[in-house]
Amino acid sequence: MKHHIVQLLDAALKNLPAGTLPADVVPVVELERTREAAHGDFASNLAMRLSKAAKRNPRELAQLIVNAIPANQLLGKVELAGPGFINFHFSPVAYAQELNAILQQGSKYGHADVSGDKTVMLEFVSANPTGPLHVGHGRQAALGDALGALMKSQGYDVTLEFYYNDAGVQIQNLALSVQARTQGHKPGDSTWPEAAYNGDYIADIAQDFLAKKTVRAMDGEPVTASGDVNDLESIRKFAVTYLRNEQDIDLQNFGLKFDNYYLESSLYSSGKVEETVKGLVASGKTYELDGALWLRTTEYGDDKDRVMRKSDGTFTYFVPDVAYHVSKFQRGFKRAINIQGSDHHSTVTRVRAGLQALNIGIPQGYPDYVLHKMVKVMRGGEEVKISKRAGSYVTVRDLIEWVGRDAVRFFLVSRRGDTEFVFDIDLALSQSEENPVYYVQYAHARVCSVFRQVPEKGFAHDVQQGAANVQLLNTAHEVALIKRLTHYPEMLSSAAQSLEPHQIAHYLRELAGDFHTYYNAHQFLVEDAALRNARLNLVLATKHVIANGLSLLGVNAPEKM
RNA sequence: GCCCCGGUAGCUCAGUGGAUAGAGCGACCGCCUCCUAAGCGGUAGGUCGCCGGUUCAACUCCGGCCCGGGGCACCA
Repeated sequence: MKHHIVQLLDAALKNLPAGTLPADVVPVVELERTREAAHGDFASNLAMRLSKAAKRNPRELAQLIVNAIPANQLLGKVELAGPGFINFHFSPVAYAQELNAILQQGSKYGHADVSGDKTVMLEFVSANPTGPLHVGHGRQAALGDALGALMKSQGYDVTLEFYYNDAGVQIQNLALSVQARTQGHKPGDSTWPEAAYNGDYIADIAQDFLAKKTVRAMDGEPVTASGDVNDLESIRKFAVTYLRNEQDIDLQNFGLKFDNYYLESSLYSSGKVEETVKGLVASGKTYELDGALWLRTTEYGDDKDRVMRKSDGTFTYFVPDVAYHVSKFQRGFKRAINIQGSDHHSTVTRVRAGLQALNIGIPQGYPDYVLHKMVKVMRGGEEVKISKRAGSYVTVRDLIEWVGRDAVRFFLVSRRGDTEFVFDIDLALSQSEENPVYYVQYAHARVCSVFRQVPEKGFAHDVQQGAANVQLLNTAHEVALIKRLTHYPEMLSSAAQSLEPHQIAHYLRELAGDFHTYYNAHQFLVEDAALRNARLNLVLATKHVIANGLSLLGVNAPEKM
């Protein structure tokens, strides 16, 4: 609909009296949604932008433009207002068309098909298999899953990937921690290794290891513990598999399914790390110093060069990370988006520098990063810092147990990623009757309830799709609701483009508000069949859009509450 | 010291150049004989961190400063 008006404005500019605008002026039409109903549906600032070039005052120019706009059945009033805005009001025909589009397209309404390369790799969570998923991972899970669904709705071909850092020092620490537990040492003992993980889960793993249990992760072979406390390799494999399985369980409870799991260790075993190092050396962007191999990352905006291979012969973390991103590119993903905590911010420059230094056609700025801030969990007015389960942080499992999956997902996705997030357990839980998740879900359930009562009240139980007479939907409440519904496609498009799924949550809150207001102000199941049909069409469209939006967020749309 | 991100109502946050800055929570006052009160209506609450600049127009863009968070390893 927006596109339509832009076309009309373009046409109007061509229709202006000769000489109104200097020939060298190339006007860019800007159109935006209005905040106030009195200002119509869309407003353009065109006249104010062009007034200087046209040497006319903005209102005068606006009037000339208004006069030149071709007649169109989708347009109602077009008027100039304020300092020179041109306000566009849609006609009832336009509203009827859009309402019918919602009813006909159902769960496809608002979906689009972007042009260009549609392949996107979305990587998120990517937790080390050294402990349970914590609340920060939960934020990534909620943001990532919603962003993936959102981008899919706009026509992208999205692959969700989880990268396991299963090689390196932290895994060694995990193995040593479990070993120490199998030998009877406990956190706090003088014999307890300083770098060890302290959570209770380490004791659980140790116990199962000694019991020679078998575990398996979703995508892997079963691993049976040897039970030998001196067999560090068996302990390592068992512990990693055990924790990957725990994470799988958490993700499943979160309702999140990845398309692929990529293991850091495979980058070594497949030779990709060596290959990447060779490529970087061949590029001439490396040098040896103090027994280490360095990459000239300063040539790509870093403030100092970085070590690739330490003097002990092992690689630093970012080398396999570069190799990993090469693999993303080589697997055909022309676009990659990584969702990570802002504490990983320093790796951004390094990874991009490595990819550029390789000079193999990877675009600058690859990959995209969505960095999110930390989550603080509050309960009873105090920060919850300690989880018995994890040792030092609140886990995803804790959160879901406390407030339920829908609330966790909705809350965590409802804020922009780059704000620090305060998760108020009391708000999500004890005041659940008044929190936004239920508010939105309730709107959906209410519509369902209305439709259940159509036959109970003795009315014909059909809504004649496409037969909505929007002329009858003329109260302020109805107009506001229709307008909100027609915003949905633009909102999705904007949210996908800016990688901001929180826009969906905010939109749904507002849509639900419009609906609840309408519900309280007017009866839908009225005797007048035409009016009843019109209203039922409207609330059915509302139900579709709420269900659509919630499904993108991975939140249920209940028929009853 | 350097880099990134925040600072908007008592609290949690929307608002990436437009018209009178919004929502939820909290506070206060009303509304169930009525399609679900998990709801609705209303009141109160603001120096959009501070100072300059750009612009017809700045919470929004630019510069400087203040406060908060994160990062500045031959850790991952």
